[in-house]
Amino acid sequence: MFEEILKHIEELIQLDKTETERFTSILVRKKLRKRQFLIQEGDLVSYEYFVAKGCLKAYEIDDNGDEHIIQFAKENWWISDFKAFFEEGKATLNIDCIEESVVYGIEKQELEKLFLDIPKFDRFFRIKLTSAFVALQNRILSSLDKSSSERYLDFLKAYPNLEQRIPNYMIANYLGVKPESLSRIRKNIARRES
Amino acid sequence: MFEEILKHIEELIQLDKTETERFTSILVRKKLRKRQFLIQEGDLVSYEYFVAKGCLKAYEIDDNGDEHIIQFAKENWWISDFKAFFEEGKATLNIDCIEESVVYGIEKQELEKLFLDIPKFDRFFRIKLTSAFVALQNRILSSLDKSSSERYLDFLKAYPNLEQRIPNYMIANYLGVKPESLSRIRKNIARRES
DNA sequence: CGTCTATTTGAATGTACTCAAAAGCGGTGG
DNA sequence: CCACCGCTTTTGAGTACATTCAAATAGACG
Repeated sequence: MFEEILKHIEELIQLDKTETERFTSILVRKKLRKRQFLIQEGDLVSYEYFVAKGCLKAYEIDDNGDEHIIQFAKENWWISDFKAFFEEGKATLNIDCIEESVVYGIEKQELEKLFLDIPKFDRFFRIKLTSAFVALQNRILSSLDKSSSERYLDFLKAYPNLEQRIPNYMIANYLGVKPESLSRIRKNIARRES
Repeated sequence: MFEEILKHIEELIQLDKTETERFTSILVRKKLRKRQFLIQEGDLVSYEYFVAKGCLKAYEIDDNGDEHIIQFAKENWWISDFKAFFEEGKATLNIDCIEESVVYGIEKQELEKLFLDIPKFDRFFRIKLTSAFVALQNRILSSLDKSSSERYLDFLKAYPNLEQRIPNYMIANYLGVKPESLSRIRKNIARRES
């Protein structure tokens, strides 16, 4: 049942049996079908989610009604509208499923209690948050100094094998280019490789 | 001596006299002149810094030798090469002073001890890290859906009054455009306003 | 098989870029 | 105090790359 998430946690901290049980007791398992919303703009966000199976995307809808994908999440990634989650406010992001997925939700109040009871989790999430922060910094840097075809190649490295599970127009959106442009970028890369 | 940083801390958590003294005892005050490095690529990074006075920039140097500014920090901002700081590794970023500045450094081991002694600080830095994470997400989103002139206006809002203290070519660099382009952007905005 | 969606291709347009040069500004030394 | 120097910003002209719009092709799914 909880193998995936426990394995993920135990890469950073060690848990004994009691702690494991305490932790899994607050997890809420959720099965989602393709295109189903996990979070929709305006929702109160009281959960953050670990992806055990499947693939989701988080995106914003701008004033023109256009979507902008800020994050993909596949197995072993965490996802939520973190701004809303941490500030206990309403979502400005939408999160929905690219594939049928299974996630474990952790409720904010339960998480706070967990931090008090088992401070190791504080450490766990601080490390996770830190590496997420650093990853975002790198993403900004790569948008400053790289061409779109380099950024596409970076994406392939950062999300290995994910390109087979996600339609190109979503990848284009994530990279901030138009599907037509990504198509030409891919054509160029293929030509160079042959 | 420590008014600025204490005021900053006490916006989020309350400290009694003992805690205040415990905290200030680990701070290392540093005066820096204009253009002086706080962190240089390759340095071991064992401090993070609070800016009490002045203004600094953090930047990466790419393979072509070009600089890319990832962050400015003025009074009440925190700055470091956070990747290197948290992983106790070597800096990939450079940080230097745009103006003569005063910063308070906190050493990593001392900070870890502080977390154990006064868990409120854990909370403080978790909140700070979270809002920094959210700010980076917003910055990525704005690079996805906004024109460079909108991003320039966003910058003016995000760093109020800072544009008077930073040369335009650095702002251009931060925004990921050329100084010539920023000049034209500013001309357009001025024309629209008149 | 037909329909709907995704991807590719083409042609014209636009925005930011490069390179080059001129103008503006600030500080220093004569 | 002014002239000069170095650095920053602006302007101009030509170029490169992604975009828009439109249409054709390819794939996925009932």
